[in-house]
Amino acid sequence: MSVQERKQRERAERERLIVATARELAEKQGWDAVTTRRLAERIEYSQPVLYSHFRGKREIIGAVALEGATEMAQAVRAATSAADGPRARATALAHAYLDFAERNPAVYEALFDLDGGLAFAREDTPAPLKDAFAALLETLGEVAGDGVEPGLFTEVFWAALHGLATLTRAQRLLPELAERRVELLVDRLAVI
Amino acid sequence: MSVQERKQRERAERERLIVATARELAEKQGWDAVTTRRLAERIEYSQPVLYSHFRGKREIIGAVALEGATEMAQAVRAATSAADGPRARATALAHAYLDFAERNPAVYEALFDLDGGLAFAREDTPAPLKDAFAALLETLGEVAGDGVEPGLFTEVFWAALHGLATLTRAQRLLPELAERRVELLVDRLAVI
DNA sequence: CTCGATTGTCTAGCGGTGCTAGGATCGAGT
DNA sequence: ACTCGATCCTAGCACCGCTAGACAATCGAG
Repeated sequence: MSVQERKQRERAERERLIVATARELAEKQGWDAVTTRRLAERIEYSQPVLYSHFRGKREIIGAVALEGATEMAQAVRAATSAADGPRARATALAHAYLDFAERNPAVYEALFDLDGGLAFAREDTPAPLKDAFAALLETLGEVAGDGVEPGLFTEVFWAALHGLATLTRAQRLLPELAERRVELLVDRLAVI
Repeated sequence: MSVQERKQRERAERERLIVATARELAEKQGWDAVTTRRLAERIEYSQPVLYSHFRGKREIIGAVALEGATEMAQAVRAATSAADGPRARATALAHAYLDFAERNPAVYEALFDLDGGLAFAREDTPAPLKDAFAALLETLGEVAGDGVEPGLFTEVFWAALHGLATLTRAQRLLPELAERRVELLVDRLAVI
């Protein structure tokens, strides 16, 4: 069985390579530059090999998105756990979120803008996505205010962050107001 | 000169036809279905004719976006002018914005998600875009609160609406909470 | 040890994309 | 009536996502 195991290992390794290469290429040159041909060339295999790992390009984007969701949840938890008090945690969360989006624009795009074929807000939502939302909820639930469901509040806060992230990336907001936008958002939305 | 004038008129008419057809096709079958070939076939001209009006597909998307911006500003102004009091106006604005996004998903996508090659938040921003932002500002400036610049407040409120619009369209939020999200947003962000 | 079956990978190609060069056609002005 | 510029189309380029089918390597059975 050892031979088979080795093959499986190598196969899994190659799959990681595909996802990592797609991500790297997307971050460096944008998702438009991530073509199956280029991707195949980078991993030094022929095009059809990609299709033995993924159904198609969408699924590769989806894999990058899932990876991103895990990292994002991590980033958010790390930032919030280092802050004292609900309000500081909410601020830290907002910054961590926007920082992640700014530092990993292609991953963020894969997660929320491009259709990676992922389900959201449903039972069959992949675990990493659920967990990323959970990471937001852990901190934001504290500042939802009386009589407001944490889930509802988190959706609204998240939507606001998402709006800021995408409009900022698309250069539709004034750059110099970035910090004050976050302050205002947390000030108004979070209770205490 | 009458012949030339007629030709110019016909040319302008054909340009409107291109934009209208692109928009219609995008709303019915999504932007992916808007290919230069299909578009050319619909307007009953050959492909290269498109390029005598626009530099490329991006510019056609941009034209649809500009048209959308004008309509959106109109929709927002109509809704807000029919409401009594700052708070009701803010609520009406939010609903009008989200309604527009929901009813014209392809146009909304052209405006903010797809790159139509348009400049935002700069001097060379096209007038319709500036005006659409102005339409938001007129109403939202009233509820920015003391010491908060109307422009800053509008950016934040707008970002929140944009987040809700895009995450809703992408089915990343619970549909049954839609109304309460708007209520919560206006309640918290708007000052009286 | 041999030989068929299975697995893995590649080459080649299909139908589509955005975009453009170059030739045909048409009509306005002399 | 003829020229010549404007207008439009055919044909084609390079690229896209994706796949069929050939080929080689590897495995298991006799």
